[in-house]
Amino acid sequence: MIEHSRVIEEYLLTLYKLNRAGETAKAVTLTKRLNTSPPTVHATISRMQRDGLINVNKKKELILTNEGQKIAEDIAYRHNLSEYFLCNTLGIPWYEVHQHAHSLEHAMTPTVVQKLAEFLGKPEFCPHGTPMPGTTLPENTITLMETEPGMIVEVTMIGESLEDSVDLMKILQEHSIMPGNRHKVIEKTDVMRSISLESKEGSSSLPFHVAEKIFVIKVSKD
Amino acid sequence: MIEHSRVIEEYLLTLYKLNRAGETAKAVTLTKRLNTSPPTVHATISRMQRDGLINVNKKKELILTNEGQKIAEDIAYRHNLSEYFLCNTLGIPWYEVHQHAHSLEHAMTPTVVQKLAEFLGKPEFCPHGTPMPGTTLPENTITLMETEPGMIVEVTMIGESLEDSVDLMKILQEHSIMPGNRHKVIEKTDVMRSISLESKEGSSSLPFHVAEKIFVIKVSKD
DNA sequence: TATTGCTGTTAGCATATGCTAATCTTAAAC
DNA sequence: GTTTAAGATTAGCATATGCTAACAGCAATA
Repeated sequence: MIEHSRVIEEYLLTLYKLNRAGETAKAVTLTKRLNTSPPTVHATISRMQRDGLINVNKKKELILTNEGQKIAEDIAYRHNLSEYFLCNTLGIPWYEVHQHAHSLEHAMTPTVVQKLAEFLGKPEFCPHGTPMPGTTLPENTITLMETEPGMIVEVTMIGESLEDSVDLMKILQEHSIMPGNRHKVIEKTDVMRSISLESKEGSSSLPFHVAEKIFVIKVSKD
Repeated sequence: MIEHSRVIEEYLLTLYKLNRAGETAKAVTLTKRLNTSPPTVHATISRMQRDGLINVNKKKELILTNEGQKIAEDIAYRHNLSEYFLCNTLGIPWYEVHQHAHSLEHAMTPTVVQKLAEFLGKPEFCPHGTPMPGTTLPENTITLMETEPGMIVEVTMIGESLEDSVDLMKILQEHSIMPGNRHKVIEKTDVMRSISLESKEGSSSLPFHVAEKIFVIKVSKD
């Protein structure tokens, strides 16, 4: 597998994450996600096409080639593995491991990846619940937006797009909205555009745009 | 401390290592060490001067500024810490950790460095015996070239310039020429331009150009 | 002293990555 | 169907990093 620059790896990973989140990836999406100008994105995706990493269809959607997909999964794996290590072995706060993993993910040789995975016991989920490539969330996973008041749910995953905001992640941790923890859905108000939860740790209120990125499984109905 | 590119970090670390080895650093040295063309080195050291990382004296020697020195020590620390981790925690072979650390050293945030150092128990030497910045080798350290037949020596450090050759490092490991191990100096022949050693593990013969990069302390005389 | 050769420097070029400003396309809305 | 707005593209520019070829400077040596 040919070496790619940090920039290209960034683009590949972003496309991979958009795919996984079920969003269509277009140039403008990358422009926003990567905080770059349209011409820069244009030039870069041209090079990626040239290098057989993506294809662009008539609708201007960016599609990872098999090669691009393989590389992206590799990067995602290194990212998730790093997060797991930083959180569980080094004890770096849950809410900030994402940013540290962000640089490490581009600097791990295959040997390091393999040995680190063995050392960690081949984890299948990152600390925020994102499954490693090849693993999937439980079948019955839904988002908080799809829950009803009264339901008791267990968090399975914090959507990756939320990870970019350390402040938000910190609040989630403070309210123990973390994989494995249970919460009861109290109410869902369209007026406030938020969902309120209650757990042993207290109550919390999540705006819809966050709630739709929190994945849970229903544990019991009221 | 401003962020610097991987290339600049590479140059800084190389200059730092040359310094520590007591070699004068000139453009041509970097050309060889970094395998780049003279014009490229010229352009890069110009940028480094512009950015206050190095100074160039009348003899065209490259001198790290305080800023440059500080950054270089940082990188060296991250490198050595990585090697220690890869070797002692992940169990990656002693002779190849250098190459893996080479990419990690540029990707560790200050938090990761700090937490990793704590996790590892703040080691003061890398697996090849190189002291972390701020630490020094024992006062009575000499190179194998300075030993005499009959002396029993304990290896303290494998000179960093040897680390670049995985093949050579592997041979050193096979002959247990590693920090902490003892060897008896058998003979030093000018004809063969090599030194022969003997230890519990067997005997070995090292060419002068390698021997002068192996640091030891005298344990007893014959 | 003249020559040789190492070292440094300049010129000229290429690529990846970034930008702003301007323009073109296309799809949505009126 | 025409207008509008979003998105894509082009032109033009900058910087960092790389190269080869050519040349300049200086020190050692014949």
